[in-house]
Amino acid sequence: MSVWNRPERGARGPAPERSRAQITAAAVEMADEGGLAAVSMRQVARRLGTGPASLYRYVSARGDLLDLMADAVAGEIDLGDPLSGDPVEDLAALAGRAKQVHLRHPWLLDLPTEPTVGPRGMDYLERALRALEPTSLSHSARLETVGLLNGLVTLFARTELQRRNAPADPAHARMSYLATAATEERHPLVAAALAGGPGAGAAPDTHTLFERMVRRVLTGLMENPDPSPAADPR
Amino acid sequence: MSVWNRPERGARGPAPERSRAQITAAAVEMADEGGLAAVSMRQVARRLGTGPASLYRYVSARGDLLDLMADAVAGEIDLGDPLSGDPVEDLAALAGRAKQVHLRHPWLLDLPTEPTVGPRGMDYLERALRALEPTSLSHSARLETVGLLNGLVTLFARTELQRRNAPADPAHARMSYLATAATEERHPLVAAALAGGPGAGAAPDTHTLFERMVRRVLTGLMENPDPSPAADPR
DNA sequence: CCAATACTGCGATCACTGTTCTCAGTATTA
DNA sequence: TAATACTGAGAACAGTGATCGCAGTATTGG
Repeated sequence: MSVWNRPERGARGPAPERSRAQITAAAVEMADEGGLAAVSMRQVARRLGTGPASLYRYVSARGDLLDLMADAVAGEIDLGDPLSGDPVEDLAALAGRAKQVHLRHPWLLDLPTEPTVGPRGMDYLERALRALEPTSLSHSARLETVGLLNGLVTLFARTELQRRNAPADPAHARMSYLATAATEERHPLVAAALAGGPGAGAAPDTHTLFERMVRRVLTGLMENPDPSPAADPR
Repeated sequence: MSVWNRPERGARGPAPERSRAQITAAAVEMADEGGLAAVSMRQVARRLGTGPASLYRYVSARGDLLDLMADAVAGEIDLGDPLSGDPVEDLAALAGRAKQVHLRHPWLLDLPTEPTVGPRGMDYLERALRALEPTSLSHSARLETVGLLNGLVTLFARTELQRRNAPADPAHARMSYLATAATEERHPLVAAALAGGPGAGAAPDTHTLFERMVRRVLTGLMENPDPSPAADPR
């Protein structure tokens, strides 16, 4: 049972002093400022001027709050403009906007588990499925397609973010300095790639790459609707 | 400064009773059994018959331990067989084996941050770059390619795992029962997809889909080495 | 109209987390 | 042999998510 099933409040008793939306907004603000780690029950409560225990009147666990946050920012994706009718183009545009949201709220990538789909997420999903209507894909294949699309969104959002956060250093500073130096014989290609790396060859615009890959993957999924289902003996 | 720079032990003083490898092995076991959450300093220490504080002689923080774990299982990827010379085929095969490791150690997907590349990870990277040698890609483009490939691995590993963990229910049980029921008018396509969902249309083998998508993405990256860099006026 | 009911806010508290301090004990080096 | 640099680990700290129980309050059924 997710947050979305539980009623926001009962009918009897005093009116709650706060609302889920209010708490969620505060939590999103805090996450935008200090990352997901800044969203602890205590800190959220403090910002709202109350105690940690009170939050559990609105939310049954921290995970619920994270679900609320994810759905809240999913609502930032613009679903207003009309569809063109070309599934690939429409989905690519949708994915682009979804990626923007991820760039605006980097903590989305740090969520411990894929968030449960809430009302805003349903709107998004409905839109994606509507874009896929002209295709001949099966129902399950359409869901998988959206899943894959979302995966690409998070993938590229992640690389764009870590490139942004490390504008100077080689984007691959993760490999320890010493390790590279110590193993140049065992790993000549890694050494070469790091040496000639980020300076040489203007880094291809990730967003362009994103659009290209999304279109390529989507067309790939359309052409070949299903691997012959009867071909699998076991 | 990552774990890989810090020396495992100093020259003086008594011999350590344990080793990084030993601790790492224990941690991997525990993660395989109980997920990443089961890998707390206290629990790892308990399994090793010591106190939490002692572990900090081998590791400067929990993150170090996670890095060690990731690199340890990266060592499970078989890099022994010869390359064919076809970059797409060689990388596809490599990605397939990497995905197997992710299926064997699902906690890899839960790592809070992309692990720093250790010695085993370097071997893997070197192999991937060697497979890319026949191409005309720039150094940076090659690194991006490997990154994208790894992204696809985690992406498909994730979907395969959550399909495995929910064999019966609609794989999309995340959307709350009530929410779907309550909004069938606002979301007709979602309702339809969930209704006709998992039963109808034999679910396409995810691994086959994986191999197809990997090849497609890779060939896409080869053909079009770089978007004309001078074409961007700003 | 009034008691029963079902709710809200929240202080106190529990179990647990990662991490550091400190200090006794031990092997290596000068 | 003395100085040095290390190891193991108990105790403790700050912070975490979550629960319990109680005082207070609005709604409801009779």
